[in-house]
Amino acid sequence: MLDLQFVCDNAAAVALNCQNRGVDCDIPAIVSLRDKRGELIIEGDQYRQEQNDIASRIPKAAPGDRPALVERGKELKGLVSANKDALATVEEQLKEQLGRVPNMTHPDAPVGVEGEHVILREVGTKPSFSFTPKDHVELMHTLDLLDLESGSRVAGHGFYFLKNEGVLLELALVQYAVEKLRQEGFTIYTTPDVARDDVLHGTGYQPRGPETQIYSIDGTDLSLIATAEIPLGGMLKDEILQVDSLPMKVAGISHCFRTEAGGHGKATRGIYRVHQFTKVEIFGFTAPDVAISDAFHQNVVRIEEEIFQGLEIPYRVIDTPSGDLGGPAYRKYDLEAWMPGRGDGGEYGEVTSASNCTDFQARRLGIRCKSDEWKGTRFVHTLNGTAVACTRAIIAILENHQQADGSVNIPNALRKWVGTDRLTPRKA
RNA sequence: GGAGAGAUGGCUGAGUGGCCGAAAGCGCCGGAUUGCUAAUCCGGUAUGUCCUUCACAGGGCAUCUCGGGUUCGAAUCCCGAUCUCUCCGCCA
Repeated sequence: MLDLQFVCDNAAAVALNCQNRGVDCDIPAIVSLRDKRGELIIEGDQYRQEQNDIASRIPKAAPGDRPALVERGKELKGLVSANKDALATVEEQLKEQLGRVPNMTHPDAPVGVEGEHVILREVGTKPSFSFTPKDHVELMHTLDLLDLESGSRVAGHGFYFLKNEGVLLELALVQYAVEKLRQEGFTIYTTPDVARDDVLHGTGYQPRGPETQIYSIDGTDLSLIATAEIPLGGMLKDEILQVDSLPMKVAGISHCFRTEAGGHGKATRGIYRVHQFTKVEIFGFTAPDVAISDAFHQNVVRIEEEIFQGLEIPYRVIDTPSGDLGGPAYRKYDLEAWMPGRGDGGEYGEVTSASNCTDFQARRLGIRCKSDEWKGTRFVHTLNGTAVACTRAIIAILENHQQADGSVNIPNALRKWVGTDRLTPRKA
């Protein structure tokens, strides 16, 4: 959520930003609702002032004067109540409108619609095969790492069982990411896999809508988390931090649940797009200064890149265009890993994303900080990024490191946890 | 799952309808004093929001977990929610 005052003071810039991001917002309506809200607040305060005045005079008033005062008090009670209702209506409308306004955008982020991204760099060498590379579905079948049929039987399409070394690979990736993040000074957590709706909203997710990506639990205000970003951001909800304690670097291991409503297509083969996966997520709270959060953002991307370099997987880094940014993001970088079995002759597939949300999430979550340098409190900046999303990392590992005989070499970085340097076929 | 207790300012903790934005202590800030990294004394010390003001500042309103209700008036009474703690049960 943006600051109301900021939106009203910079209405033209905000409207332009909405346009660049392809989001339909009525900024003039927000300004007029803000004005209406101000009038109602003043009116209500005046009624309450009189109310307080009368209440304090009654005990001291001569008995004959009391009935008139009580009468006026009753009248005021009605006025205050009506004012409160009117204000609540306006605030609800305001919240609705303001809630749709996305974060402002980094001046260097590319302006454009989905797909008009900027490729910042390509790293690593794509493997060249003397044979036709298999895709991960085929590899996982012959290596006996995956059971999609059982997944469907138990939970429906989009669910799966990992099996044998498939399990070890997932655990190894988690270990690998956790080790890396601890070296980088992150405090690691396992998080709840569910969160309250207000935490979802605070982090910018929309539970219970018709097009929601979120599974919610009927009869409760809980939803399954789509990413550990949600509980990690929520863990400091309504807290006031000392600015010296920032940046706060945390990371979480969680399951992620996504309905993927309307997500059927060719990209859904195998475990590329699934309803549940395991992910290690990076999260940071920084001082409210764009230079500081920008630097942290670069650092998150650096860590993500080092993780994929360690897995010996070629990738490219994408600067996401304005039209493709989620509401809370000020800027977002994606890592796309090379997946030789994807599409026709290989394609890049998204494996991580790293977003700087500036104070957009913090404002709604009420996460503030204070300092001797300024009066009052300010909203911190929050950032999040994927360390490892297991299913997609597994795809990239298997497809890039496959051999002519159908075996797959395990990247050196994972061997100590997988317990072998090579996976060999079990099935035809 | 059952039974009980609780939630007050940076912290501890008083307060059972108007004199309470809230005692006291601690902490913190300023000052006084004292020849020993201490003690004592005096004063100050919440936040949000709106309005006035160039500004200094002043004023209104709100806030005793949150949301409703009763009342002319609620930290205080009633209802609901959330969270915390204790005991019992159950359980990986």
